[in-house]
Amino acid sequence: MAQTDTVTRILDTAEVLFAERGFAETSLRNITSKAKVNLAAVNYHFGSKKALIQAVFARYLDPFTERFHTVLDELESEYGERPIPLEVLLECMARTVLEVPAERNSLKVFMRLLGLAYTQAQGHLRRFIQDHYGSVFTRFAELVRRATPDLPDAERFWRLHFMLGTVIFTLSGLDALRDIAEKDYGEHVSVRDLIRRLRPVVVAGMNAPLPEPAKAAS
Amino acid sequence: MAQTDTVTRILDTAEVLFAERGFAETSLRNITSKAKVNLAAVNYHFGSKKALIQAVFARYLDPFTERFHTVLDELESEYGERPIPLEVLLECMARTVLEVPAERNSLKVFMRLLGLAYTQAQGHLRRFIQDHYGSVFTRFAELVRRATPDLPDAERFWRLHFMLGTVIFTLSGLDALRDIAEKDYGEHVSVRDLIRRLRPVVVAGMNAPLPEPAKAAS
DNA sequence: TGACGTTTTAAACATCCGTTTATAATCAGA
DNA sequence: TCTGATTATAAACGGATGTTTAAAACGTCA
Repeated sequence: MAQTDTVTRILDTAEVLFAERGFAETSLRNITSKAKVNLAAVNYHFGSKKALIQAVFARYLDPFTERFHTVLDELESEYGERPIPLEVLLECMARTVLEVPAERNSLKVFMRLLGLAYTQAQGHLRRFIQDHYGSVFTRFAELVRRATPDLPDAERFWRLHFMLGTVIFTLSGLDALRDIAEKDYGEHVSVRDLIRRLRPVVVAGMNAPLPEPAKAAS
Repeated sequence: MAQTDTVTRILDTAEVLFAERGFAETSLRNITSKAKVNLAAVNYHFGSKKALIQAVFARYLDPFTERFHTVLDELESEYGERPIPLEVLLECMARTVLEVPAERNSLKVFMRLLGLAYTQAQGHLRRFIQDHYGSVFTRFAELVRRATPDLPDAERFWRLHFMLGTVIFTLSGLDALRDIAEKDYGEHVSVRDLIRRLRPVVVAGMNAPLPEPAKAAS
């Protein structure tokens, strides 16, 4: 099965290089030479560089969304009509994020890719992710809405993205930060450590008091 | 003074294009044609594309750090030996961030650039920023340390970066998010609105309860 | 005016990019 | 073993990139 071998070798190499340098800064020749594969193989198997980028994401996001939907199903049948507490929802998401890429020790890569999807231009990527995986985010957001009934809709929208920023930014820039932390505090930090540290901060942020109204307070 | 004119026209155009598309995705020909300047002018005035990128950052960060140092001086002389409250420190930083690029209506650009500095590869940029502007961050971190004496050093280190992630991620991806928010909640959101919303979340995150210890809790 | 340092300009440079082509190798089914 | 489709490979394509060169234009001061 030389075909599958070539395809996965391309994907394995591409995801690492993309995560390290970004999409535009990683050439097909970088990928194919490191993967020991012919240059034309990418266009043969994937069609284009854009399609390769999307395939790299799909390999993470397909199992993630499937698993996340399953776990949410279980939670919903367990709680019935009662709202699922915010802590449970966050815990459940964290667990899923941890489990999916675990087999390849690539959580760091996964997070970095998510960060790139947000920050790199690549309009096609945003559209691809929105179209293929928007529904699972919508479902999660709706459950968060029920868990935080006192939060105005707009406020919750923004806080969800604040928290997304906290997590993605931290985990995607992890390598650089870890070096500093290790040097300054002599403490080795695993991704699981970081998630343990993140949880109370995220929960406190979501439950923070509402900001003072825009124009009031003379 | 045609020289100054050319230099600033290059910088003005470059910062907008960099913020929109990133560094690698913006070619010198993009910049020079939009700025109505000869292609070779960039290499003549700045030496290289890397140097141009650094010059774009220096134009924001030089006045920012100068002003921030001044404001911190004032705060320290006002509080003497007493620690400056966290809210005051954050408020002071937010005000400085808002004031510096205000004259050019370019806060959005500034934030987006900061986000790029973190997420794009560009090792030279990280080194440049670290070398030239690391000291002001160190000073701020020390003041935060005195404001949160109960926080373990490592915990505070990570929380500072969590908060940095929240702010930079949100403000740098602001355009996309603002479109969604406007469509879904019919609410126009200014950068000042967002900072108003950010403050309670950031404060609550910094003051969140400590995470449970790593291996305890049978 | 004339000479000189600075700035602008057009053109070329070498290099890299993503993609395509045409040919060779490989493999399964008859 | 021959056939036909699938996969691998080397080479080339057209175009874009950052940078350099050498000549022109400009401004300034004697």
